[in-house]
Amino acid sequence: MTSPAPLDDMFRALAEPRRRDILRLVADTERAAGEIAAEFEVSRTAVSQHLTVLRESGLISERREGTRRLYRARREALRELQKALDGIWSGALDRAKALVEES
Amino acid sequence: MTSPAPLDDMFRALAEPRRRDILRLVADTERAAGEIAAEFEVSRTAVSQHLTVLRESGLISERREGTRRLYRARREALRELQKALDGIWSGALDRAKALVEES
DNA sequence: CGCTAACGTTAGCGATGACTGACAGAGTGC
DNA sequence: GCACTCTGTCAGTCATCGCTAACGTTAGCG
Repeated sequence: MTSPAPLDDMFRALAEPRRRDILRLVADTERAAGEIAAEFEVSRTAVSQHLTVLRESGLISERREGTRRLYRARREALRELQKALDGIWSGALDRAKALVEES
Repeated sequence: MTSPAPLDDMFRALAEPRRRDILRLVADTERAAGEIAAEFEVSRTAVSQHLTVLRESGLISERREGTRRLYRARREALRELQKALDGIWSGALDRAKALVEES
């Protein structure tokens, strides 16, 4: 066991350039699924699937308002990712500490 | 412009858990390909392919010594990744550009 | 209720990716 | 030269991914 499951999903979600584009789009502003889809030239379906992946990974949050669903990037996710990157690069001391915290 | 090509490759490389494990392994210590492969239960071939992906993305550096090839994580890559993440979330790229134009 | 708008979900397809096994190459020592 | 070690490369297989098109669902309006 090296990476917690949610982090695993985040890294996988970030691998797709279009998902990073979507993430940028909802970084500052909360946007509806339709608005997001309109920004790209792929089908609404594709964007919806990307949003599902992003949401399940914890990178974005979803809020329903009537028939619309509003998405926004989660700032805590950024911190988790940065911590994960530091954990990869930094030394064995930090890794040992992380192991202790897991249990 | 969305993502520079090297960053794109880094994110894709990080998506694979095994590659992150390899990255952790060579974060502090420079290791030979064989040593790295011995840590996992997949074939040497698979590890070699992972090392190629990591090297081409710029996440690790390669140094030859006799028949051995020594790998080590590039610390500059960490900085580039953190900058990229900040750029996604806070729109720091645009703000930095504005700061440059001010001076 | 019927109708529309805004979404998500499913099935299926083509492309990409991670893996194994067999082979090739480069360096070292005899 | 020959043998041995360490490693990358190639071919092929199976799973996964991103995409489109058609269908299902939920909320609001008349």
